Amino acid sequence: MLVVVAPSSGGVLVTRTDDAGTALADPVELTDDEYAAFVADPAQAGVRWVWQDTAVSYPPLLRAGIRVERCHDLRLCRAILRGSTLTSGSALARAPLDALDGESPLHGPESAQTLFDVAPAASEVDPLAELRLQLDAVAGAAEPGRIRLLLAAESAGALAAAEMRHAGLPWSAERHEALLADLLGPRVPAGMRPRRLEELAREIRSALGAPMLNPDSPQEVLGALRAAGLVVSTTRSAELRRLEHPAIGPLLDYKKRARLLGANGWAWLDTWVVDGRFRADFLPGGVPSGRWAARGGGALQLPKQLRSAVVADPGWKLVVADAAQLEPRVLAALAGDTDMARAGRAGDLYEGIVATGAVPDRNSAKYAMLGAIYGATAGQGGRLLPRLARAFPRAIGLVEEAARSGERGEAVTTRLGRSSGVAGASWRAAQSAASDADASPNEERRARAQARERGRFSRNFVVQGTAAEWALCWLAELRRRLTALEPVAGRRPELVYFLHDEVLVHTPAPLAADVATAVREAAGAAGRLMFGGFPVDFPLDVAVVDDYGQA
DNA sequence: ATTAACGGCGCG
DNA sequence: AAAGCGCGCCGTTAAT
Repeated sequence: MLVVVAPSSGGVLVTRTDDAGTALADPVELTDDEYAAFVADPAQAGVRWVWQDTAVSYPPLLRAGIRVERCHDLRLCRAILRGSTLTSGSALARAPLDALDGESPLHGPESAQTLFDVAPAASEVDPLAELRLQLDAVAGAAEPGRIRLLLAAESAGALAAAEMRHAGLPWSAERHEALLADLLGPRVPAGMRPRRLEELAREIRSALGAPMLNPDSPQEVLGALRAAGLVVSTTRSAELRRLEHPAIGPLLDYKKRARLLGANGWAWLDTWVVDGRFRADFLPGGVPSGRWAARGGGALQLPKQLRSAVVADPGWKLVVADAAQLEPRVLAALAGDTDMARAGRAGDLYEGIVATGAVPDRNSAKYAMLGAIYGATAGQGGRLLPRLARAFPRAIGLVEEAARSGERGEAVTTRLGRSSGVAGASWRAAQSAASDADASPNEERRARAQARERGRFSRNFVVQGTAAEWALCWLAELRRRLTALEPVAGRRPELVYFLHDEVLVHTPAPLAADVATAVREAAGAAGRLMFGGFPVDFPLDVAVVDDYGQA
């Protein structure tokens, strides 16, 4: 059962449809209050709510204490269907751009939103007509089950993203401040250098004989290092570490601490942590590969240094789970490479590869695998790639084939049907200009480099994108299982964080063991949804802890 | 004075 | 340690 929800002048217009999007009754206009009661009605269990944008429509329901099981996010699903090679013949793929294309309107603080705040211009969209276009596109696809699963998983992800923002990541400002005081010194006003940084700056200046040096300026630092007789091309820490000079130690120390101050210092704490919660916007489908993006506070780049500030409430626990070697396992399954899948059976996939005799040690296995997925040509990864290709021709053949497609300017497609898009006009123009008889060597070299770059992108896209699909299925399955757990004193476990192949659940302590079980079961279910009976394992590392730093 | 690009670094 | 992919955000610097 589908219920299509659309904003109207007086409230909300709801229309029941069958699974093909055919209306079963006339639309009904409800006031905001009637709508809330309608959605919350237990009789609606199992309904899939169809709306333009989960990020707009769901938060008001959450604030009213209402959760929904399933939805169909028209904006996210259109983006997938428009680009997918599996639905390229559909009417939807050819439809003109409108208000439903592009990013969701950015949402500000929760309090700034009214109950049925709808994006300007988005009201021009007829959601029922759009739903039918989308369902037609799915029905016309080869193996429609795959893309249907992708749309369901993407939409479930949108629900989870809104719920995560609503719950917030439990954050101890006290612990964070203690860490800052320890590493930087007492708090200082914005724009000033804390004591520890000031001391290090003095050391650097004196070691380089540059009394006015601003250590935050790469330009000035580079100049001062060169003036001191060092041969350097950048001020990247990795390059500085190879140098021998009294200024290098304090400079590296300064950069590390300055980074903490700039990215996650007192200003960050003041801006992003409110009432013991860090709330960011998570954007499902924010990356072309289907990975999530995030806005606000660098939510997907929380430094490990700071994770001990993520603390469960009293009487609660954090269940932290991450999928081990997700991308290589996904590649094995995607390619139907039973040998590689078998290498991951016993546990650590890289050790399993060593056991086949293909490479000498775990590090070699790891870097060769990552090299295959990223397209390394040099370094350890590049050197060992041929041995990996001999041992696992199907897996390596799949990424090589994706790279060749990308180099020809074609789109590549993930397991469930997300596509990378064909090359743009300027890329094509550069390629064809370079193949002209009178092309300059420079043009040819540049075009070849661009083609290889596109090859690496495409090679990575199929693996990263399929891994993102596995993670979405995992998240969706976990969300369902968490809802099914019996609450403790009316409180339920909450998904509070998701990081590509890792989830955090904040749970009443008595449910922690059940949550850990649910996380593992969800991983197994995700593997079966994505790859059917193909014998590939997706083992997790799961920890039940009081703070994220303990995981 | 404001905006855009760059260098750098955090995460997977 | 970096290499090869994907991101967001900071302070500085160049451009407008």
